[in-house]
Amino acid sequence: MTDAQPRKAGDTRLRLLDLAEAAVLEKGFAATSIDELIAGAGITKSGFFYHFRDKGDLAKALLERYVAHNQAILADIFARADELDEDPLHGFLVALRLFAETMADLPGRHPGCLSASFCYQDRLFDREVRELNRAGISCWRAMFRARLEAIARRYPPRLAVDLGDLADMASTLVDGGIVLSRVFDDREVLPRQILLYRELVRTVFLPPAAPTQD
Amino acid sequence: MTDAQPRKAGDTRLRLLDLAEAAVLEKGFAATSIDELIAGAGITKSGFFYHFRDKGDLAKALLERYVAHNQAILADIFARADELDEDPLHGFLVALRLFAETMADLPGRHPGCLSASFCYQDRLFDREVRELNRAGISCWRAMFRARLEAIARRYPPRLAVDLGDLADMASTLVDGGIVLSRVFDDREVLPRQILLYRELVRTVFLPPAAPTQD
DNA sequence: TGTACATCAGTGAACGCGCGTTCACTGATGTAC
DNA sequence: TGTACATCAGTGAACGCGCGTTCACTGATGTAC
Repeated sequence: MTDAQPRKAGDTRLRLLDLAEAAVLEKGFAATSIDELIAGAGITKSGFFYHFRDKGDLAKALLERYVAHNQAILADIFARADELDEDPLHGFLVALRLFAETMADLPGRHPGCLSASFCYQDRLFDREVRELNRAGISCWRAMFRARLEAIARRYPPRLAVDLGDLADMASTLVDGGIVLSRVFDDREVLPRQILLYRELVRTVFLPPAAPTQD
Repeated sequence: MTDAQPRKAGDTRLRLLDLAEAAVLEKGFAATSIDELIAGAGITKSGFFYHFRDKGDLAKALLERYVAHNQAILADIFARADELDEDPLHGFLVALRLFAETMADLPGRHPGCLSASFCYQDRLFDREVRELNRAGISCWRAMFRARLEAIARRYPPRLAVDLGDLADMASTLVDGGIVLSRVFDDREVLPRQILLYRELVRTVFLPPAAPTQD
């Protein structure tokens, strides 16, 4: 078959998670069968149940990994931006540009956001999974909010906007932008929305830009 | 049972659609069984297949109704706003306020957006349904864009933002705002995002507000 | 260095239930003449 | 006004397939002594 290279330990479980994530984002969790995952991973059904207690356990593992990964991505972007510019506002603006570029560089259509997918199927999952999803988005919200508050301490806001709402707007634009990117099959939509958000943030904290573009 | 009142013609089909829409938004399309719908509607399985050719036909009917309904809601809000203020910018700002109020007045948690739900399960549907979803969101985009362009003709934009992106942002905020509203079980999130969008639109077209609030 | 045991990463066969779909049929209402 | 036929809105029974799950078992690798 496809396996010229030897299997490494932990490899199969990872492969199952990768296959499941892609399938869930295309068809939803209920329509993703264990059979198709094991076919893709090249093991038998019992092998699947060695790795996961039941299908709900797969859901939990999927979301745990996704949330952790997303947090790492955002933290990494903020860290890289902080290196480039230590001023909180300009660092944030750099981060948003990096973020937009990251989103623009995805191959093909956007894979989707597992949190949004789970949100629209949450009656399938137990309280633990729903709590995990909430906590994951809360974390994003908190990271943006902390940045915005640090900015506001140095640059008094010129518009009367609530910083919590402005922080939520980042998550909101990402989740909504992914939906539009997918529905229109146009990967430009999401990065453009992020850059528009960047424009909004700039306007909130900075006087109207000088005529020089960027 | 629950039926003291007599059945009207077309009643059963409507009931099936209502039950299906609610179930799909809670669990996804694949996990919504025909059995649960007919149990709710009080008919037998064959009765279901009298109304719908197959399950895919239900999906199409569901989305057709949803898209038409959503278009009507938006058109109605714009029409009401136009009555209150014929200036394009102020009419638009009034419309956004009306929209935020409509979203704030929903009972319980937000029911969800069928377009977003379908977008995350689109491999379950045929091309026709996916096209319909695309067309539905395109329509929203076009309605917002037309308004923004009418505004720009009278109020030259003070910020260099693309009006297409600004139009998309409305759809984006709604879809993303619904996700956050649902995940946090906080119906405030979506209306607050809409009002923040309103603030952004105002800033794009109007000089900084006088100190008087609103 | 050899042996005993434990753990890891699975196999293979069977399970029963729920699912979407089909088919022949029906009783009430509407329409043509 | 009566009769024949058509349409509407379903019923009831059966179908087979795919699904998630269980259970006893296995061969390879790791660890204790």
